[in-house]
Amino acid sequence: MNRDGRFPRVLHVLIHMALRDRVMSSAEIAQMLRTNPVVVRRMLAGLRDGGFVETSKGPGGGWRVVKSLNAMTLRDIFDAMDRPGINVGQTAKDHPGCPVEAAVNIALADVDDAVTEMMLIRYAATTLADIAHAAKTAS
Amino acid sequence: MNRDGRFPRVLHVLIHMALRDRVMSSAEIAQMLRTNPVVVRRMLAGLRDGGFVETSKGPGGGWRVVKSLNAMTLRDIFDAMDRPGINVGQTAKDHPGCPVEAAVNIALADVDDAVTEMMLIRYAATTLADIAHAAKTAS
DNA sequence: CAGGATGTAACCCCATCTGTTACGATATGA
DNA sequence: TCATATCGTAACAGATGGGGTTACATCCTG
Repeated sequence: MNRDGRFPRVLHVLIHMALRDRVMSSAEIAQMLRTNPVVVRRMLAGLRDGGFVETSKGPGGGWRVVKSLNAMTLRDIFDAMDRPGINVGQTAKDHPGCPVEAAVNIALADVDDAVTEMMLIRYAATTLADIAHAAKTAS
Repeated sequence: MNRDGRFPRVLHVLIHMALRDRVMSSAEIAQMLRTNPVVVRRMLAGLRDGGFVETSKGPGGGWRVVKSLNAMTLRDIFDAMDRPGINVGQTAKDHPGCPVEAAVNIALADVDDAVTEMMLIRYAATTLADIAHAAKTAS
């Protein structure tokens, strides 16, 4: 299904960038993701706005992670990316005013809210350092 | 966002059909959803295969609900529709073998699994009768 | 000032959902 | 028998969104 693959790709590349701890160009990062530099700039734009990475132009420029892996949770990144691919808010609007339609929408929204909250809590409980550690011990 | 509006629409129309308790043609149902009869047949095909509704051809034919609202949970309908719009399994496949990518995928899959399980439990705990009752008391 | 890098717009390709038309299959009833 | 109503389904167009590519302006380094 995989409607949106940005979130895992950003996490993956962000950990590598932090571990190397040096400026990396979009072209370098694009090679790691097997894609195009423009795709990288688009994916990371939100992280720059959120203060997780910084960019510099000109020769020797590129992207650098400015927070430690301990200081970045999945929730932080998720929010900085405008919650990619989140799948809530399916509501019917065929008959505004129909009480049955409204009750369906409320019932589904209740579940969506609970599920989204749980997801965010679990995202907030996981740092990129946790994932980096899991990767190191697994290899 | 609203990637898939089928689930609420099917629930909405299913409750109305059960309350009327008579055969309704695709054209009639389409009017309720402000759409096309073919869209209705597509949306309800899974429910027929799942045994929640039956169809009959020819004049006077159409769709009829064959289970009581008490006997249909959101989970039943969700499964019969092949889980429309479910948003799990976002995994990166840029570097198979990269332990960081694998750790990211595992961490996200853990959350997805927990969240999906919670959603299904809550769907299973809600019957269409619950929603119909909520609609009646609200109006 | 030349070259390398980001920022971003403008496309294309692809998948999915929605809506529409068309047509075959089938059941009803005169 | 046969016209008609209805489902079942294929085929296609439109809208939306992610992903990829090209092009170009902007900016910084040396």
